[in-house]
Amino acid sequence: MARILITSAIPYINGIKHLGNLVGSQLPADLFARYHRARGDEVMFICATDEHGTPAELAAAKAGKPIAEFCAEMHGVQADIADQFGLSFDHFGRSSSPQNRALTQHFAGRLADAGLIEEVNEKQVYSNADGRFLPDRYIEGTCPNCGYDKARGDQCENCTKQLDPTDLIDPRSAISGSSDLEVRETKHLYLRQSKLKDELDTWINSKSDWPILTTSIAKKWLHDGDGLQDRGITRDLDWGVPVKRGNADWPGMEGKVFYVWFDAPIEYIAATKEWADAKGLDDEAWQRWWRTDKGAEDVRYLQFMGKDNVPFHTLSFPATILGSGEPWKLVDYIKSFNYLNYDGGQFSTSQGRGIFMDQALDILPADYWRWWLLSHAPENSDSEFTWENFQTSVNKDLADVLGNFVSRVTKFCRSKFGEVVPEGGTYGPAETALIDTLTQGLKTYQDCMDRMEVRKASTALRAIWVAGNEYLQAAAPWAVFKEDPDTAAAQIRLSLNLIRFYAVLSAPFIPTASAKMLSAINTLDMEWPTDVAAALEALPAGHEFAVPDVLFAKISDEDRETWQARFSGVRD
RNA sequence: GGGCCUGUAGCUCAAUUGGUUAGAGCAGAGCGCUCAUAACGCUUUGGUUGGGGGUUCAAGUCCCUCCGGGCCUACCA
Repeated sequence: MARILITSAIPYINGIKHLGNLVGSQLPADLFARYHRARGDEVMFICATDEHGTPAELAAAKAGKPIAEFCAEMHGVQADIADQFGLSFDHFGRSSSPQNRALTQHFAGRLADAGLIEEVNEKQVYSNADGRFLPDRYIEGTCPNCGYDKARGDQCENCTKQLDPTDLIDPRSAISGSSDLEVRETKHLYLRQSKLKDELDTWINSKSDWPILTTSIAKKWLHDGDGLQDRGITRDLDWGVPVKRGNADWPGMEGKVFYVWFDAPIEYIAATKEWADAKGLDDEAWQRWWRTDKGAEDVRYLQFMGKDNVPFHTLSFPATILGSGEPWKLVDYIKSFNYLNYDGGQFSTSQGRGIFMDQALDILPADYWRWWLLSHAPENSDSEFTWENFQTSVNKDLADVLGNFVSRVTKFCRSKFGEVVPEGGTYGPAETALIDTLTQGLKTYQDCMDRMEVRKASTALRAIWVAGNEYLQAAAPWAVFKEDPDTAAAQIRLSLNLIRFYAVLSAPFIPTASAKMLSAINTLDMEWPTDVAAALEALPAGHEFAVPDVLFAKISDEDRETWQARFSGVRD
């Protein structure tokens, strides 16, 4: 039994996530967590909310709430929606947890002891009206290059020129609009990633099986220009992990917090401790997942994230771990995703464009979304959501191919034999051929999943569903029944067993529908098949079942048009 | 500007890493079936693989060049 540690990039706290966020991290992570559990592996699936940083403070201010209260509420909202989407986290933590505070401070202390922290005096723009330092992109002004009057302090969106905030003409706060800005000196800690460059380079180069998207981004950062740059890991903010060197105060750093990107990945570890603490377990329980000196040597660690997260997971976080000099578990495989676009443009949290997780669930059950998103996951390039494509895929794949199969088998059985697995008859060449087809199909499906090819896995799964319809059409029990009811009984007995087989294999993609199928055929047997012939005898003659309701209702043209119109604008 | 990804049937994507006649799903056409959510099955139309050049016995795949789309570029996260 393998041990699999899975982390999803942790969603930011400032609002409900859209489907693009979901498909890039939490949903594929859940797919593999469910798959590995089904295969009998021991799985630890960790996610959390990412709660620190300037946008969180601003979102709380906008909501008129204290930041701690805002985060607690939003964490609850996100946890609830994740649950409704069937995201099967073993723990959904918070980066603001005491566990993460302690661990982040611990890592900083270790890095400082190793000579990997540098104190740097630098100049930052301070807004008197806002009472805070402003990150570069929160400063607006006129671009000195092209004259665009809404250029940001990091870059002009109009002419794409990279800028320094002090380059801007008539600079003002993007938060309040105030031009009462001044440049102040402030001291910050830098992580000396450059000293670990060669070690990171060797490590990345050893990962020849990672997605190109992952390694190419890492290599770019490692080798671009002067190579990997040192990175500031503290900020002048109120809300965050206070800067400490282990348990000790850090002279000169009073009132400052660690940068959100320093503490966020550490939360993967801290959230596992949160899990152990919540269950009343001791440190050994979480350390066996994370400490290679305490049992994590045989753990396979998989990370899931959108491409914007890749530099932090391939370089900064590994630098933190390697630099600590302690035997923490490094990631074994990073599955990264491109972006999902919405109907000709980008999903946008800040602009409220696209479909958000709560809205999606208002319209349709989670499985509809899970299936479409996973079968169209942006693995090789950015992909696009359109309502027409969504309607077609869901109606054909889920309603017609899978749902209708369950329906035709159970209803035919009820009308001819009653709601019970019929007895009699024997299997012939058609049944043997089907078992061969399914055996091959199962192997293909597992191979895709083991290689973490999400789209191909969905195609392979669909092919397995199709095989059932092909068999039924060829066997034609409705015709056979008239002359040879025993043979028809054997055909339907096999077909009813196929429903269980499909439920088991499909559960990672569509867990709710899978549970309904199992419930209808009245079994708790979810054992992953190793021998297809044996798996298709799990339900014996005489086993009672109940014809289920329609598994997947079709999306009508009217529905589609209504939703298309409803989601054409921006979220209020 | 630099880097990376991408361009294959009307649409969404494959192609065992250079190897037979480029394949699936959807959409279209025809036939079959009547158990089923007007569902299912079979057959079939559809391609100068973005353009051009090169390497090779052999190129969708490698090289050069041009064109289109996208992403990243280190203080948003």
